[in-house]
Amino acid sequence: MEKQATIKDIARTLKISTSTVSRALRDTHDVKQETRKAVMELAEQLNYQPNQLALHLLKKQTHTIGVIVPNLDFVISTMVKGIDEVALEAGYTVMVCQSNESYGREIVNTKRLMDSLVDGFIVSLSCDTMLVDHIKKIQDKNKPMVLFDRVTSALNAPKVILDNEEAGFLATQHLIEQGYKRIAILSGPKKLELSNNRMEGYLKALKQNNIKVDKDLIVYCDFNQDYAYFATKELLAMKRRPDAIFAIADKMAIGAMLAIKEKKLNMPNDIGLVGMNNDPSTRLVTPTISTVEMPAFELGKTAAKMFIEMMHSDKDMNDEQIVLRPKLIIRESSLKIVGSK
Amino acid sequence: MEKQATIKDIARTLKISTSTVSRALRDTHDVKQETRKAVMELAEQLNYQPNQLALHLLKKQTHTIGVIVPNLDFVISTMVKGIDEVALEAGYTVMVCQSNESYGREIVNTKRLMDSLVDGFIVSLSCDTMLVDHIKKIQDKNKPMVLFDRVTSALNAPKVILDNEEAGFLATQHLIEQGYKRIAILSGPKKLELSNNRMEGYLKALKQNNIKVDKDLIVYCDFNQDYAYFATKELLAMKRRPDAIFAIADKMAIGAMLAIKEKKLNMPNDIGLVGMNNDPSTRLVTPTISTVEMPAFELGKTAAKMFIEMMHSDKDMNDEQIVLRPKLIIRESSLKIVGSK
DNA sequence: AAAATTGCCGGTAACGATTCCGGTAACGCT
DNA sequence: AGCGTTACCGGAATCGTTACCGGCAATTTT
Repeated sequence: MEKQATIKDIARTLKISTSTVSRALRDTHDVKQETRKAVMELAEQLNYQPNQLALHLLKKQTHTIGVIVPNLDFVISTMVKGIDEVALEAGYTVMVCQSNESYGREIVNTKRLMDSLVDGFIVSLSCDTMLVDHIKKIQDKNKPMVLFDRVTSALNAPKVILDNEEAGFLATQHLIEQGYKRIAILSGPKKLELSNNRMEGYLKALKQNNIKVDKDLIVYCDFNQDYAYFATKELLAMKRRPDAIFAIADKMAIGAMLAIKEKKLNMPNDIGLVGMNNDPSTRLVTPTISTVEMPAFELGKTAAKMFIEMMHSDKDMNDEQIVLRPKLIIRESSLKIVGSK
Repeated sequence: MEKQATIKDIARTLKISTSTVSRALRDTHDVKQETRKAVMELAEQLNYQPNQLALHLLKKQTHTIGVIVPNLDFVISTMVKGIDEVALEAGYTVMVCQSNESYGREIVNTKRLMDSLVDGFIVSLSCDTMLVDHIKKIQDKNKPMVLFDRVTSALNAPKVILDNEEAGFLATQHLIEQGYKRIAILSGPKKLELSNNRMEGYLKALKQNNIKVDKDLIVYCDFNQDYAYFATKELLAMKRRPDAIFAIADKMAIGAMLAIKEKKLNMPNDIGLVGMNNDPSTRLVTPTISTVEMPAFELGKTAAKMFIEMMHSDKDMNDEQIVLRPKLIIRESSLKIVGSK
């Protein structure tokens, strides 16, 4: 309707200076009770709201956090919820930008947000990201930044991640305990450290159980259902096909499941399957799919807390790294020996 | 590393005024080629980026759209992607805030964004929202706003929605054609117009086929899986239980499915089921669930386009309403008569 | 009674950029 | 020579707010 009232309007009608109004509105010091009251009342009446834009310029901060995520699937949007919660509490607003797993898009988004719009970043890398110069630019401009979930050792920054090696180990060890011998892994893009780490866990479990690694059982695959479906079809067409599959993300496990069903193979008897992330759909499908839970909400909260701490302290936190623990969830797709844990 | 260079820095080192620098940087008019070149080169060298904060204050706009959504499930995040795409194209950045289906949270988010942070809003209401005063405040401040998906007639604003009555009609008509007689509806909260509209479609289909409405078959239910699960259990425990269920959202259809499976009833023979939204999980479960597709991405894009138009034009668009058409997707859960369309 | 303290307030600069207005110098024309 | 035009540039205001400094009057201290 009408224009937003400013501090000047109050000053003018009350015939006092803007500085006094400003002080009355917050200081409480150096202002007569009477004046203060008058100012407060008029402010109320005019529905005065301080102009944040002016404050941003003055204080050189916006109390806004830029959150860059590869997409907004169930797990990531849960993380974002965690970030949101902590940020709101601390008085920050969150800007979420999806890079759609695209390197170029990630760069554009970063640039957009960087130009004085946000105070800092909380970032999870896209699959597609190979160079991290655009992220380094953030650090060059001295803006605090925390990496979470999909991180890279190419960047010296505080990180919040899952113990991915442990996750890979848990899943594989479980399959071994269930008596599976030829365990394939549907891994993610090699660029993604997270997928390499999960694979290391896989390899570690094999080694601990004296199982020889078969390179043919290691498949690198895009982080999506369709790709995993086709990759699994190929795996199942092998002469000596695997008798279990560990997919490093539930999306891929779903793709694998579809391929397995198409081949009329029975889970868990003919073939075992374990995914990762505890996506809700893994509980819904038949058979239900075993998975490794990642504490997504907690991870988001932790990342945001770290960011806030970084904002408020001056010490160098680039070496800090918080590692959360995964949890194995056993369901029908891999539970061959009933009664075993 | 070092401070961001400003226009003053350029002016000082070149010993010219800031106004000249400013003009050199964009006007191209009224500035000597030589000076202009020097400015450009120095700007490049110092990696000068205009301070957006200052511009925002001056121009009184931020080129930012506040998007308020109840949550970020699959459908909504698809809509957000659509918004994002159009907004980015038009030079706008998007701030997404989840209200978590909470009225209070919605108010807080709106307030946060309103205080000069965003140029306008694209809003989908939370389930919980009954009063819309906080939204009216947006309009009072003359900020453009577009409602989408979950709208309310209590607000006079441009709207982009699905034809929900048609959706309800399509689903119900399909069940009738498949021979189901006692068709129950799992509807949403009464506050939500969208759920009422879907119900109207349901009623219309019954009427057109001369089926008497049985009030016991109409269940109002929260927009989530658990609630639907319990509601369905009650429905199935009735003396004359329904032989089909139309759930007005796939989340609820999943809940219904779980209850049906628990009772060892067979879909589609013992009971039919149709959901709505075409959530990916409806394709994954056994049996696959029929659903009504909503063009979520398109809907998001349309809302954003409308917003941009509203920003750029002065005419009153509050009466505009764009209605997108739903599409029935028939799957196993309701396909009794094979070969029928 | 003079000095110091306190309470209260206003003026001004600053944040970084744009824009309007006015001014100066050079040049051309009559 | 005088005037008008053009090309180029600088000053100042502006956006809304806060912070610093200084000033004045009233009150207290010495």
